[in-house]
Amino acid sequence: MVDKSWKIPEVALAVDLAVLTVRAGALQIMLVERGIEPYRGKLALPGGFLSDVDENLDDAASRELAEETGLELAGLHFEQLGTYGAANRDPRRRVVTVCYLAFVPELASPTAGGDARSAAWVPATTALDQRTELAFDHKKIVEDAVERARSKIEYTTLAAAFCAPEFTVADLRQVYELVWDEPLDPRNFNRKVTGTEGFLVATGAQTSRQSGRPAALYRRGPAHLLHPAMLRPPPPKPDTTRTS
Amino acid sequence: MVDKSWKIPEVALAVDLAVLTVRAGALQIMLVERGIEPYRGKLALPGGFLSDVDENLDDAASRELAEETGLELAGLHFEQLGTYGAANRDPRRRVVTVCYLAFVPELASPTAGGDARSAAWVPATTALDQRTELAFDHKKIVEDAVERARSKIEYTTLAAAFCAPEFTVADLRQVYELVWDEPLDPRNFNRKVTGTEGFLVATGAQTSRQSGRPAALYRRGPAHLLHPAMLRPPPPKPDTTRTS
DNA sequence: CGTCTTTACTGTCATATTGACGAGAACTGC
DNA sequence: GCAGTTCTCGTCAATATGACAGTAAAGACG
Repeated sequence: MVDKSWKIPEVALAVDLAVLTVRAGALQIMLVERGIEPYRGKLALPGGFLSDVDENLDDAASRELAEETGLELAGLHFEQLGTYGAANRDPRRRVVTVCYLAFVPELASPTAGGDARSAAWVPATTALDQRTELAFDHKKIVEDAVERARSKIEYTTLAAAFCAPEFTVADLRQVYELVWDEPLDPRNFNRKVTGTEGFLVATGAQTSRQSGRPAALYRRGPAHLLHPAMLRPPPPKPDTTRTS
Repeated sequence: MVDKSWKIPEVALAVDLAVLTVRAGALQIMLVERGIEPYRGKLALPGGFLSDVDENLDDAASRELAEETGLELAGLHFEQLGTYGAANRDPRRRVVTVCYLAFVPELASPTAGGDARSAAWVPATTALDQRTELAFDHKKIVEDAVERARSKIEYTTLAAAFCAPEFTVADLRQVYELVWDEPLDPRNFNRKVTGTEGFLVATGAQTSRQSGRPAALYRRGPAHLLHPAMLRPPPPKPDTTRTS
């Protein structure tokens, strides 16, 4: 099975980050413009190789994101999205990348650094557009990230991770509407989220707006799972559905 | 940022498999007894290093499983479970492992081979028992695999992947009961699965049993997602739930 | 053959959740 | 005050669920 001359093959290990936010009325993803070859000048997910052979994957993810975009992951939600390791995904050599998915609220703008020439929020629709070219297999990764976000907010309270620490029900509803790209009924949405124990904690405060009745402000509650789930409006045809 | 003497660090990349089945009235997982150091003689998930630096991850997973247990993944459901890469998880050196999760029906028994001294189905409860020692961080991986299976059959039709090509509603119900370790009402279960379009396709045939009315036989239908989900009976206390 | 036992299946009813709206409440600007 | 806006509560029918009664179809047994 294993001949005597065989040695454990080694591969270059990278981490990439799909950092999503909701801002300016759209689901957006953090992309950088690559400052080095290959794919120099192309848009790509922030990420890079382990700094040394003993760096933990999570640490590498935080470090790369901070280096290339200035964003800090501390305290924010992030999770593994998947590992992409097709043999030919990097023209230079074999590279396997562990990709992380993060949901962040609309915060400070990014600052480019590291191997990135620039870093910016890009609407997900733009990133996924046929005409947009992304480095490596990053378009596929972005697709997976968006799909994961869409399904994750169905059965978890993570949509609130896109909101500022204090937010209104309308803010939260807008997150759902923009991530799913589906309009939701404000009244039914209100009933659902306020009726789900542990989703929202009322602060007592109210927003002051330029017009319209002030809205109550909420903070994220302790619940992480939504039970029963928030149902995404079914697509026109109840076709045969697909699994991850 | 990157000094001139820096080189891309390389790590040993492994794939492991968490292969689950339902047999003998229990959820079981395929484990091998390690034939080589480290952890020689201990139980572990089947898996191993890439055979060469250009092997695809999925191919490596199929190959390792076939080598160590004789099972063929072709045509069966398998998906990435996650990547485990804590710096100290292997005492020898840095090893990052991409773990796959597979659901297989009760089929041929395994045959040991490769670096495995023996291969066998082990009840999940045994594998997770405090007194059972598994190699590396494999106990954590098994926990994740079982939890993933439990939640996956809630909103997908994957429970049917544990059944033979033709099965009865009672067979399918038993899968749910054993994976969740919760009794389900046969009548309500029947209504749910037969009422979900695309889950089951009646073959017209019937089982012949030693006693009791014969049951209708079904095949897996085209649907992959369950909508609405099959709800797991809530645990005693509707506590604050957790996200992945 | 009948009845008994066993397992499969159909049906009913109260309750909970959802989708679709009506309508009132609370602000700003004029 | 009045119009415009937006938030929030309420109603009602449709659907899904949990609990449980009762019928159907086989083999076993006398």
